[in-house]
Amino acid sequence: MTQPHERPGRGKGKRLTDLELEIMQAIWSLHPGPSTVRDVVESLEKAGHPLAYTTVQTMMTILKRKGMLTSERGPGRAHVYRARISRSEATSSMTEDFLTRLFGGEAKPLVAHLIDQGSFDHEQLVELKRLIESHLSDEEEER
Amino acid sequence: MTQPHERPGRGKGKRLTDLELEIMQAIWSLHPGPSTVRDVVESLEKAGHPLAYTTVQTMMTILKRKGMLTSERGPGRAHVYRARISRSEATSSMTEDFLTRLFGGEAKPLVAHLIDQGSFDHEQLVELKRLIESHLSDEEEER
DNA sequence: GGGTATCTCCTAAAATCTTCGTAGATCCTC
DNA sequence: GAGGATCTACGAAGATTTTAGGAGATACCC
Repeated sequence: MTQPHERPGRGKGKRLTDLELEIMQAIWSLHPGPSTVRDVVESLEKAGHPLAYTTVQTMMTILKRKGMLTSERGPGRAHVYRARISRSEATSSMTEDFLTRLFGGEAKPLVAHLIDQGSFDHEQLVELKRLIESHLSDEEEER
Repeated sequence: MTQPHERPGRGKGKRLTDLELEIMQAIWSLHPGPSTVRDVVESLEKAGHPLAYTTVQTMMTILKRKGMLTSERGPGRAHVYRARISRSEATSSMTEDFLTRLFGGEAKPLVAHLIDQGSFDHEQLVELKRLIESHLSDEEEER
């Protein structure tokens, strides 16, 4: 009895593969508006990761199938694609997935780990502290 | 001309797949000392993810090939395996990989994102702030 | 010591990921 | 409107991931 293969924690379109993510990032950066396959090909080329046109197209088809992109006919020949999920939504989703995998879903142990590992220099620690303080005082105001 | 296929950013044993990570986590938790395949099978079963003995064995062989585990003959029949990389080393490595993929390799934008997204409640923010302050004063002392 | 349980080794297979080529449609240019 | 360039659709191939079965070796129990 082999299950139809759905990895646990893989739900709802979380987790983009490396290439999927690179392509989404190209699209998110190709502000504003829709991107063609050609746009993405050129963007990836500039980013130092050249790929065949058809490779990119295949990936964008897959991303569309996965609900990450929509496509319509463009003015000319080529289809134009739009991200259906914002960069920040995707980031949240992938961050949550990462937290689940490594830190029991909790954000604090991650930050504690980062601080412990010296991922922040002095200045960054100070900035971070300021960031937190400003959020705390925002909370204050909302009451 | 197809390259031998090595994903960029995939270098030096970074990144464990889901199952590899689950098995490593079982081994790290199976403190102290070495673990047999059987140990891991049972641990996974208790963790609600039962797998055939041979499946686990295959994965452990792969993990050994990848340099994550070592094995020796145990006292009885079964080989015993040891993690060659500590949980915290692996966590660092995977965190770094994650940061590279999503946040340009910088830890601060990640934390900023988490704070923005409301991943911390009030109390956690306060604790975090305290954590940072305590690290800042540690720095102080070291001068 | 013979039987049974267990373990290792090898093999396999389905799903996914990354890569791209070919075939055929379509648009733009002269 | 013919020719070339470009685009989409389809499919395939190699690598990886996840899953497990079978063959044969080996240890343990009585």
